[in-house]
Amino acid sequence: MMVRLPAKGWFKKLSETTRAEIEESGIYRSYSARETLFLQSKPLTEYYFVMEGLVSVYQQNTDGKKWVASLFSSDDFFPHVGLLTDAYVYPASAETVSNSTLFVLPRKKALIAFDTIPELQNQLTCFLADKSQELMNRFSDSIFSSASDRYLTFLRRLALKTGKCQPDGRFVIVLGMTSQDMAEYIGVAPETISRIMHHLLSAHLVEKVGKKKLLIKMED
DNA sequence: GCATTAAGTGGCC
DNA sequence: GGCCACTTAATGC
Repeated sequence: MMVRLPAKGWFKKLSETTRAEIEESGIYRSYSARETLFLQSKPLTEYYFVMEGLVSVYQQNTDGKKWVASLFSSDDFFPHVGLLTDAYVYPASAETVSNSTLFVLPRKKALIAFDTIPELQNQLTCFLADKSQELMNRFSDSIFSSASDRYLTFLRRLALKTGKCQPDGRFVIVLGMTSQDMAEYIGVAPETISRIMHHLLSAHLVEKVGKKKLLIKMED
């Protein structure tokens, strides 16, 4: 059969046979933007690998205010929190930010795969370490840095992950999300994002080169 | 073309 | 920096 699961990211070091096995355990699904994938504290039935697109995993308070715990793009896996507990409830809610293609693996099949395929275990360990580091950095940023700095840091990380370096050292990035999404991630009001953007523009740290397209300086 | 959603602004705290 | 009220721009049906 045709194996669609690419030999990259999580499946980079797997044989074609193993990839075929994993693929048979799950299913490819396409989502349009703003679809809810699961809700916090509901039974955990499936795990997701992002093949394409962007997913926001967030927590929400009773006022409806959101805090984005993490954004997941190509080659990411979620939910990664509480993987080894047997509570089997989703630790947060998730929705697609843009149109996305996800590979969906039922809980039991996913656990078996992580249990029996050493390469996946290694990937998981590295991934968890990365995410853990990321969360710690974000947390200290939220204490030590201004909203403006946090936003700039966010844009630069995005540039490193998805942007392209220009001859002049600046990066081009295409924002695959709304200002509101970014506000929820940074933890500020949407108006604040708008105002910070003006500061960054007048400080020539960022330049708009099209709709949702930015040029960004990687150092001050 | 009209309705809805997102983005941007100014004022007040 | 948040929140509110309001305007303007973009998008969807």
